Amino acid sequence: MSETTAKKTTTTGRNKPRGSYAKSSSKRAAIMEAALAVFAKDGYRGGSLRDVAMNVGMSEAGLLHHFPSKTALLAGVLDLRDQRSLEMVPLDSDRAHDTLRGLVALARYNASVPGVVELYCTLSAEATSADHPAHAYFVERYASTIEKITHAFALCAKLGTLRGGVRPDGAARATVALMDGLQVQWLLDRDSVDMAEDLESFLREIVDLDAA
Amino acid sequence: MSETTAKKTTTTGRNKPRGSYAKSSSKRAAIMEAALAVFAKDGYRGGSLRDVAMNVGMSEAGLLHHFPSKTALLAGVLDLRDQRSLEMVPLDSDRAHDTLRGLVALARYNASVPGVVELYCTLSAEATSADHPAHAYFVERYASTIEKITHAFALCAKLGTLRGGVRPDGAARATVALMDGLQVQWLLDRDSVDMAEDLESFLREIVDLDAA
DNA sequence: GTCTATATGGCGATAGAC
DNA sequence: GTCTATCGCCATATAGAC
Repeated sequence: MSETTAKKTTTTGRNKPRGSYAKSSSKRAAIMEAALAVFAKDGYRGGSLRDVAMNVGMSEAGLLHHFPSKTALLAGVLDLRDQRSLEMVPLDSDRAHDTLRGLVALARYNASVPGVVELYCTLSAEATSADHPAHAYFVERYASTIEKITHAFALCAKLGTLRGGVRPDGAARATVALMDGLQVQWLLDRDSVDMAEDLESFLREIVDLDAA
Repeated sequence: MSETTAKKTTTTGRNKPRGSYAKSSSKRAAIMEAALAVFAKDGYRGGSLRDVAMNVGMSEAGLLHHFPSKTALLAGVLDLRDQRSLEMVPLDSDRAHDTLRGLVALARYNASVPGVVELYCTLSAEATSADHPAHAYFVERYASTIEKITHAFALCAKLGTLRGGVRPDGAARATVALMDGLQVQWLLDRDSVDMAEDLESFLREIVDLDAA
């Protein structure tokens, strides 16, 4: 999925000796930003390269110089979004309560970037089709996310902060499902839904969030 | 499930004389069935009338004789699905526990009709865009569904079967969100998710399902 | 690196014969 | 009621000039 072969091109991108990738990285970023907005609004299948190109002030052919195909552009956008959200939630932390609180923080942050929420909402739905370009990406992503949150709940159980009778894996699936479902409701009517609040209420029903 | 029995349908108000309409109703049903499958797989924007026509064994022009536009076809499909699911869940019952148990039954039933689940999942996501033909439909549908489930939880509170500290409206939003989110996970990996079981576990955490 | 021009094909919808 | 034929538009992608 990733096209960044070099390890340290993300921030500076100046020290890349060969290849013209570093020089164009700012354009690439601008394109991905525009693509995110377009795919968020119309979905991947519904969104057009024409729209993306217009939003970033280029021709379609110019755009396709940076990303050889629409699918490659989608991969870039998903990578971009992953980089950012992984910075927000310490999914691999061994401090389980930090992980869960991170999810609430993510929900709160998401309410400030509706475009990203729309992108994931629309894309995860249309990618349920087995022949969608991002199908494998989402299958893998959900499996790994749920696995990590299951681990967090299991740690809570060890600490004695998980409510009795609650199974870690079921709780993890429910947590992710709740976040996803609340996003749809929030997108449809932003005034009557507070994603972070509803998520926190749910978590507090099954775990002592303030402990540890 | 012929439509000749209905005198006045809400969205498609056809007042045609009985003769020709009754004869074509079976074709209409076949078209909607095929459209449901196509829209479920590729979404409304991604799915094509060409595909629908081919699936039902007609030309595009022949199809457009029954539904004058793609949007009209979408409305027909949504009507069809609503008719069926309203028969499953007694949303307006004053026996709150029947309503909640009905939701679990619906989740169980949904696992047997993946096409319908895909349709709603994909469609509700892409309809979050304000200019989508089904946007108003989904806004209204979510509001009314959540209102009714809120009512059910409020009844539980009166009966004393709702867990202390749980707010009916938050519980209703969470219930609907959970059902939606579980559908995405189930579509992505059907073997590792049991929608009905996870929903029931959630409900049992906040309400005494077996009472009354 | 970006452009114009174009190839190639799918889309929704219409017109009119039968 | 269903068809063939066609229109006009938009899509992704390529070729080659600058």
